[in-house]
Amino acid sequence: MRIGQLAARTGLTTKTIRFYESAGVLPAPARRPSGYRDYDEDAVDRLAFVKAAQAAGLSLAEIREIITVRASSGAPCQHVLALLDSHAADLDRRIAELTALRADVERLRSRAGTLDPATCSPAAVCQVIPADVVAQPVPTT
Amino acid sequence: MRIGQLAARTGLTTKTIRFYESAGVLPAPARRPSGYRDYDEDAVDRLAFVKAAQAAGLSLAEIREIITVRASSGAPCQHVLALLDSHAADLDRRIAELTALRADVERLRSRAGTLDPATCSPAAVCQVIPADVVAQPVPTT
DNA sequence: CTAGGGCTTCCACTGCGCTGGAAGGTCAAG
DNA sequence: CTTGACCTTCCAGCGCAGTGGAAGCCCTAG
Repeated sequence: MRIGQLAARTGLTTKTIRFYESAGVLPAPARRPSGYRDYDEDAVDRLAFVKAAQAAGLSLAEIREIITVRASSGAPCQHVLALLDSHAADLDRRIAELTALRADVERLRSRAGTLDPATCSPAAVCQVIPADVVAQPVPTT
Repeated sequence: MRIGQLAARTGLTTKTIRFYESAGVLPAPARRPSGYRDYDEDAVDRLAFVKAAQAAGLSLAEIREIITVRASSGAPCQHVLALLDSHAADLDRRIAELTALRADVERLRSRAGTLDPATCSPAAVCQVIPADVVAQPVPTT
């Protein structure tokens, strides 16, 4: 099938599918004489795997690595399990960070009612946010 | 004081301080005849505010907006409170998403032990990650 | 024959908060 | 006078997962 139909069947855009090919998570398909990409059914399965792995929080780089392991040394189960463990640990850390941040924000919120706007110095901008907020900046990852 | 000393006193780099100026969260300071930036004590307070606001999860754009409100219409308390509320709601959403994702990963992990590697098809890459993973991809924001 | 929809490539851009480096000016100590 | 630390500007790039657009080819229907 051509890329448009693959896109329709997977819910991705043609742009994204070409991007996945360049990112190494989808093998380059056969080409028709016209130069059009010509996909087989495996491509649908592969894209389903990519979506599922993304939903499990894996990056395209990690997904590519899994695929490489699979291609070179058979079942990547151990590798995948290690990745999942590492991601679970990441998630625990991030959840803890965000929860702490949530508590700090709540603390600021509830403290705000006790403040007198007149005591707010210009250089400090706003005393609702004091200089001793506890939580560290949240890493985006 | 010059930018290097301000950096030393705030724990930021000179690069970051110049970047903050260009981002509109730190006013352009006076200049010496040499062209060197010459900061006063207020700059220390301002940078402390920026750090605290960042620690509270605010973006530089939001911090700049708070500063603008402060400069134009006095105390930005209401604005800041609204921002904090909105961020608290964001945090609740993100924590819920990550918690759901964490549960999904755990589910995959524990299910993995029951699988037979021999039933793993090449196109699907790895059956540890099946196509019906529930959670949606986590938005980075 | 022409219009259109689909396909190709390539390059640039998004958001965010910096960080690195190049090329050059300034200033105090030795 | 020279060295070296410090400062200036500007331009580029990171990571991530795409998205947008331009220029041009392929194919089919009317």
